[in-house]
Amino acid sequence: MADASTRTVERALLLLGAVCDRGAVSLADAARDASLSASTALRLLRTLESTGFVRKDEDRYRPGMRIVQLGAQALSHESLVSLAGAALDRLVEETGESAYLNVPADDGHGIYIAVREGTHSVRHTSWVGRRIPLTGTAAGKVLAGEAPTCGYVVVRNGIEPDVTAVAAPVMIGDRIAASLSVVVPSYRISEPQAETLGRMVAAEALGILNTPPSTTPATGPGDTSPGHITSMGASA
Amino acid sequence: MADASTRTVERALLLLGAVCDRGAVSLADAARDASLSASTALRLLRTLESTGFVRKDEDRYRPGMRIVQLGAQALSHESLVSLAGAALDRLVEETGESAYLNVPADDGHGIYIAVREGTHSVRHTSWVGRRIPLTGTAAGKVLAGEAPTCGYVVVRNGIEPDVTAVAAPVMIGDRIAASLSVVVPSYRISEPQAETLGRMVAAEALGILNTPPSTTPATGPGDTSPGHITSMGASA
DNA sequence: AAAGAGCGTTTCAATAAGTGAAATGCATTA
DNA sequence: TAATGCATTTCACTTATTGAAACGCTCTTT
Repeated sequence: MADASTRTVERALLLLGAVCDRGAVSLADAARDASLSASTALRLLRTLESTGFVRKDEDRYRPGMRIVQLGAQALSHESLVSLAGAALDRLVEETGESAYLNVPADDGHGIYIAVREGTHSVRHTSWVGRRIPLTGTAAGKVLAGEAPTCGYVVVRNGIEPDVTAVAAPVMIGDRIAASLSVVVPSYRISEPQAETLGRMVAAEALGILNTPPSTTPATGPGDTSPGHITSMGASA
Repeated sequence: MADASTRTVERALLLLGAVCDRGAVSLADAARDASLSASTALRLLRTLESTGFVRKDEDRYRPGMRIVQLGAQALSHESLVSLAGAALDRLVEETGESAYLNVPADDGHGIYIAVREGTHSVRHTSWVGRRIPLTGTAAGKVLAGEAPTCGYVVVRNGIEPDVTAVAAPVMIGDRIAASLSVVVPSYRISEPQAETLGRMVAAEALGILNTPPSTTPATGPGDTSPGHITSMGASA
């Protein structure tokens, strides 16, 4: 059982991914992306089109309604947590600090839905289910849509004294789905370092919903995702 | 060109739909849903699994991360408008009143992103892009997460005098994506009628992200979706 | 305990079904 | 005008999909 995979289906799903990644793509581009002949790509895209997974819009293929529907059904806090897991792990590994994922709650607050404790003996600690206000916290500001164009928020010694929180939004379409953040004891991080960390968190937040979990499924486990974030020297 | 469709891919997508619709499904159930033999369903589901579109969780197949990612990328106001189009049309057709779709804006307000004018000569009117406050309006209350368990909100003579607004949330996973509403001149609708309308709007709002656009693609145009909403007698 | 039912899984021969090169017509560009 | 690139169609080749059958397994029933 070397591979129990159906090539045709794999190719069709590859095309579907190409269409969604690019947003709008011509047949030729899609075929190139998936390394398929034009005729094969055409046939498969037509299948995807007839099932509503893509739609054709003036010689360009775009994501269809079906993919939105299925994605919407599958989207949940649980799936967000799963998707963010790798990013959280990477943040902890590269900074040694605690990393968190927050979503808006019903009552104008935010709640922690995923936690990764840092590795430093002195570290920030929180727990899943904890509520945070939308003002005075980095994650809260992000959830409130107050993230500036740089893509991240830094709050030094806000509601929680002595800690610096760095948060970035996880966007889903044009809506804020969650806030990814790293919280550091303030004495351990300078302002420039906080900016570097901000860029790192923002990049990870972006990647959560944009980078496929594994581009090449054949490549077994143990492969880190490409495009590694430059490690920040988190020294005292 | 009777059908330029790839059967294998169609079947795989059918299975994907079955998994997402049911949330968690056994191989045998998925095979039954898609009218496939167990061995074929197994092979296709494994392909979907290896590409991340479904995941296997203790003998049950569940939606995978890939579908969430692609759906998230494809989700936009534009796609919401497309998806809600049929529901809006149906509401207008069955009630004669104006129907709207609202989403939260950045500034704690809501905005109209889709409009269908009613057919009565005396009707409520609004326009795409118009802002509404989150308090004092039915759509606003829905967007603020204040919809009661019955699934809809009725506001009689709120911010806008002389009109009755009925709104229901369009849920995406566990989050409110939009508000679907019908606005009626108050003199034309009694309170019991408003409740009936509320159930109708709630049902349509639910269906926006849960009913496939067309279950059988082969069935040409001109077919109304099954499960018709009982028409309400919107007489004076 | 034994028999039965249902499930997930594997195997395998039959052939249905997908494949890609080549050709076509149509734009756009040089 | 010639050339390039694209979307599309056709078609012979054969690859890759298919489903029945068989197996081991776990429950449930008798």
